[in-house]
Amino acid sequence: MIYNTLTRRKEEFRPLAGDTVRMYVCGVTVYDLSHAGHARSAIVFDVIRRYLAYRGYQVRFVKNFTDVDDKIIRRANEEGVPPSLVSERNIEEYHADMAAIGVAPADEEPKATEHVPRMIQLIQRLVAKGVAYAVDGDVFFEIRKFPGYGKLSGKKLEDLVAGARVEVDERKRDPLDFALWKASKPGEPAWESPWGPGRPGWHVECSAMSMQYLGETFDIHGGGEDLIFPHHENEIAQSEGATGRPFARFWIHNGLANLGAQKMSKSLGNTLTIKDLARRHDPEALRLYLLGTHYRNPLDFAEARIDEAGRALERFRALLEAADRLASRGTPAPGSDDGLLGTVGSLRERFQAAMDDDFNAPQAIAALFEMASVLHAYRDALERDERPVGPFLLGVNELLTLGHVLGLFQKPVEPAGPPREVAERIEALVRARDGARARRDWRRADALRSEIAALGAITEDTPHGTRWKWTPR
RNA sequence: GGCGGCGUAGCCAAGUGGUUAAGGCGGAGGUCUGCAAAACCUCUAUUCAGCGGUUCGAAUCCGCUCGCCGCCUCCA
Repeated sequence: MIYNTLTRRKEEFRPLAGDTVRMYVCGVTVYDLSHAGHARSAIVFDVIRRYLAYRGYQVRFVKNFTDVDDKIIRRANEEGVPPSLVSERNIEEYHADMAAIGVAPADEEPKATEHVPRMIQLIQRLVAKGVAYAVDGDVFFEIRKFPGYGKLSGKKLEDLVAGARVEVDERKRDPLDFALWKASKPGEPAWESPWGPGRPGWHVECSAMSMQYLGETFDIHGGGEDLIFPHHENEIAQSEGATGRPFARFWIHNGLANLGAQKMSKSLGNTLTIKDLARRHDPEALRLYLLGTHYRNPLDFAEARIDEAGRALERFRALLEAADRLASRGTPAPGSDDGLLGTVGSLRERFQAAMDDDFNAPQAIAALFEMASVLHAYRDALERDERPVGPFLLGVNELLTLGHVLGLFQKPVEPAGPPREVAERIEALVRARDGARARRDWRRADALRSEIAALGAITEDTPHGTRWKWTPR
């Protein structure tokens, strides 16, 4: 079941063609660095894509870059560089940001500037059908000619006109008509067209590129809920106006991350860029935090919550590390698992049921936490040699698999360690402390523990020896 | 003004007509430990902004009130 903005209901999801899911998500306009809200959207659709793949679908995923628009041009003028430099730089930054937060690249990441001929074709089709008109080198879409206008956003034309605060271009036949093609002013990027030199309007790029890569009708179109109107509404009008066929079947919109609680920064906009977040926090903690709120709900972004999520992550990581260590100690061996795998199996079903119900990641994560609990309990018994190791390894593997579906546990379990010399010193101190402990010289042992702590590590004594963890301040 | 959403424990956050209201963080107690750490166990909302109503039964449906937010303009 997926909530479809178009129908305002959860609907059973079936792809149009067999096992292939074709999905398009509106990417970013690359005039600046991406921020927390972009991260949320990217992670939400990354998880949707991963889950569909986990469910056995072949997902064809397209995410665009808007690399020509007013803001890019303005930024370029401010910096005194060509617009392409601004957009290329920010596309690189975007790729780096996505890699940093574990978002996999889309199968196709088309740029608007590389698809202008397609857009011109689409506009020509609309003009030929009589639903678009050219004035002085601009081309507008005539919304009154598209009966379904407003069906996605639930807006009535009369209300829109009444409340319109847009400055009205009197060349438009209706104030709501929107630009498909803009005649370019001197110094702006321009492409030749039947209407003279110009550049595409914002909305038309997504229609042209989505249909080029996915066909005239495809399964899922996504984006932030701020895009519902007018962007997505206009995409529907253009696409269906041209093809006469349904455009996207399911519309998925993520709730916005507002920084309301976070007072807007001193000078310019708030500085919660992905770059800053990735530098200050564990990216997986960020992901766990963001997925802890259902994707359609608004999220009040708070950095302290990311650190909380980081503490919760430790419980998973301890398990993965334990499995790594224990893997060498035995293979799946017969013996009672005390119901472990049965419990793990039913938790996996809960995970799936949650994700099947409109990608309820918070509930899916709850199942994962419970899975971690039973695995840890089993591990406790195992460390006392009361249980075979096989079931534990299988259970952790299940946890790992489901975590991957949410894009968690992507990094190697090896956490960043201290520099070699420090590690060697710590090792030496740990050995010395073990010696002291063997002599039951507690005072000496505690003194050594303090020294180890001063170097930035915490000791953990177990039945199988002392371990230490690097916990840099 | 129009359209839409939200208000659940100290904090974050699921649940949207019917067994004990998920889960996380924090907190309290316990087990383990030389002491710790980590982990595990138990506890931490007789109650879901407030007031009415519908119903055998409501956090979940309806109405009103209070508070907060989004979109209607570029925006993930």
